[in-house]
Order: sequence, then structure tokens, then C-alpha cells
Amino acid sequence: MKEQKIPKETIKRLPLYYRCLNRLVVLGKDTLSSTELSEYLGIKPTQIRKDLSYFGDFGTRGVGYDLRKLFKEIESILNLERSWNIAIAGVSNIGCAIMDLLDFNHSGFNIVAAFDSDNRVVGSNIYGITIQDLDNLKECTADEPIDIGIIAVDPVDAREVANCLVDKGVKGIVNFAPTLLNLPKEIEVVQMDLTSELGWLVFYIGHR
Amino acid sequence: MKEQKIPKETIKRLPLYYRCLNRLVVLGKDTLSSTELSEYLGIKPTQIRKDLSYFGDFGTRGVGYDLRKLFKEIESILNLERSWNIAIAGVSNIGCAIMDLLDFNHSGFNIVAAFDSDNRVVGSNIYGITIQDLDNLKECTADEPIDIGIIAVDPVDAREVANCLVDKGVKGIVNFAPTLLNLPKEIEVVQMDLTSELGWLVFYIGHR
DNA sequence: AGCTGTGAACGCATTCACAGCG
DNA sequence: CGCTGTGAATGCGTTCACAGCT
Repeated sequence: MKEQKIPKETIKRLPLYYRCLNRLVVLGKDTLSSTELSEYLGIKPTQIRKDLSYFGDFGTRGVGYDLRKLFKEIESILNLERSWNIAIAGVSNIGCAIMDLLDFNHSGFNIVAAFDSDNRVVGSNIYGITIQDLDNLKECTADEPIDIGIIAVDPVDAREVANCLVDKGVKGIVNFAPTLLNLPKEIEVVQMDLTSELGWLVFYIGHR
Repeated sequence: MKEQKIPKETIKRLPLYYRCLNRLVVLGKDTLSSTELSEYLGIKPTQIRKDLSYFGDFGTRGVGYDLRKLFKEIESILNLERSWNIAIAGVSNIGCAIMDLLDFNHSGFNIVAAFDSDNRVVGSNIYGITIQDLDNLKECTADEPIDIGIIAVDPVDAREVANCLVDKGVKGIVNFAPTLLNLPKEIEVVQMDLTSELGWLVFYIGHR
């Protein structure tokens, strides 16, 4: 293992490795070569080996990787040994879908609070979570610290909501609103944006 | 304008420019500098100018860009002058949220068909679309050609559904299932995957 | 022989510095 | 003087070729 700068792209691939390994562990497999993994993921074997090599020498030459061990390694690298608390702002369609998603494949991400501005849903219960008024986001005191905020509110409200979430101590945000958030740079932001993905998709579809 | 290879990353930014310009046009603005645009989007002015320069000389030196004209140019580059027909496979939570999203900001993407395997929803009507049985996907004949498929079904079914969609003539697919699709390489695929985004997010959150 | 680990080469994308024009 | 357009330089990520174990 080297003390190098690790490419962001490498980090983005780790969760793919992680999920695939998880499935294979469940299936009871116990050794895996980079070539094999590459077939499952559509990522070149050399790429996989280089990615892993940033973090250590996990494989054995001539053999491959011990599946379970590699899984544990990646779990530890990604900080997925512990669980993470998530708050969701906005529980109309998308927000609700996310709650379902995270609730269903309980993958170390726990929804601990949910907010909405619509009076009709405030106070109701979705997947065991009582929806709070979005206006209370500033004041509310969570029993547990919130690590990550997910923004699924109207674009015009996204920036303010993001600031509130940061005030409440979140370290990362997933933003489904097509809005630039102006946050301190130590806050990690993931932008998820279907319409803009569709935009570049049709560029390529049209140019053939 | 040059006959060069255009970076994929450039294409991915165009929809961001497009949406921002759209908003500004609505506000009645008429001239825009790259620096100004950069403040809205968090993208460096030189980056914006280089991106645009791949497609032509849209600005005037000393002045900036004619907002409306630039908007039209990008619209044309992205093939957003025409509208695009979309079919959705899977209308439980995520699928439904997508229908709402595209229906709401009617942005040239029309949902023309929707499928689900759940008998309880087949035949029902969501946002004016009658849900068809997913098993009929192969046989069904759409009145209009389908350009893009959105996959929001169970991961284990995703590959088969994708193949059916391609048989029906879609040129591009947005896949919300964490599954590698094995499709002919002329089919453009966008992978959307919240759990894996959360995965790399916590890597960075944990390493501070 | 088979598969991993890695420096070196390559290719792609961003940034810089400045020329070109209004 | 201000802002765009662009070749050249830099930086980042992927691929290659092969050394190193088993």
C-alpha cells in the first residue's frame, strides 16, 4: 500500500465492488479473481486491481482474492461497518420512494427523521417515521445525531433546507433538487438529477 | 468551431447550462457572461467557455453571450427541440416518483407507456397513463415509437426488462436497478444508484 | 501456469495565459 | 478595458507491460 492520492473515481467504484461482493458472499463463494469480478461489473480487471492496490495488498498472486476478507476490507474502507443516520427533507413522491428504498434494503443507512411542508402529511407516519413540519427543522432536536441529509424538496427551497441541515450537523447531503447549494466546502454533496441525465442521454441518442 | 472529439464531461454539463439559461430567459435577462453563469452553477468560467467553444463561437468578445440565442443553440445541440417518448418499467415508489417528476416539469420528455408486474396496479391509471402488465412488454404495440426506457423494477428482473425494451426499439435506458445490463453497445445507458452514491459519500465523511 | 501488484506510458479533461475582437 | 476563444501546459485517471509470488 502506498501513501498516494486516491482518485475520486476509484472511490466511486468501491461501492459497486462492495455490493457485488456482498451478493457473492451470500451465495457462498469464497475465492474471486479480478477477471471474474470484472465480468459481473463491466469494469476492466486491471482497473479493479489498481483500485484495490491503493488500499493494500488484499489478493494472493496466482490465486485471487479471499472473497469474505476482501468484502470486509472494503466495508472498512468505506466506513460501512457502522450505520449512518439520515434525515429526509420532503416526502412527496421522491422522498417517499427513497424512504422505501432505504427501509427495504436495510444497508446501514437508517432514516431517523423526515420533514415536509405539506400540512396534510405532517404528523402522519411513513415506514415508522413521524413526519415533522419542515419549518421545525431548525428548532427540532433529534435524539440521535444526523449524519446525512437528503433533499427532496422544491428547487426554490433546496438551498435554505440545505443550510438548516448543515446547522443541524450533517456532514453530507444528497440533493435531488436541481439547485446549486452554497455550502462550506467540508460538506460533501451528491447531486442526483434525472432531467439532466436525460439531457445528455438524448444528445448521444440523437447523434448516431 | 473545430472538428474535435468532444469530452463526455462537456456533454454532461450542457444540460446544466441549458436549465440555467432557461430560467434566466424566463426572468427576461438578455445578456450573460461566462463569469455570471459560473456563479449560478459553480463551474469555472474558463470551463464554460471551452465547453461552448467545441460547438461554435456563440459569444461576442467584450460583451458576453446573447442569452436567448445561446439557449437555442444548446437546445439544438442536445436535441431538445423535439420531444422524446419514454416508457417506464416498474411503477412502485421510484417509478411513480419519476412519472410525477416528468409530468410536472413537462420538459420535452413524455411518458407514453408504463408497465408493472403487480396485478393490483395493472389497469389502473397514473397521471393519465394506463399501467400495462409487464409480461406484455414484449407483445404490446405502442402507438408511438418509444425512444427511452426507464427501469425501476426489481434488480433481478432488470436485465430481462432491458432486453425487452431494446427489442421494442429504445435507443437509451435509464436504469435505477443496481444491475449491469448487457446490451448492444449502441444503446446508451445511464445508471442511477442512490445506495452506491451514499457509499462513497460516507467514505469522504468518515475520512476527515 | 495463473493471477496480483505497480511503475511507466498514454489519453482525456481542466486550467492557464494570452491573442483576438468589440 | 472587458470578455470570448484557444493552443499549450498541467493534472488526473486508465491502460499497459511486466515483475513478483504461489
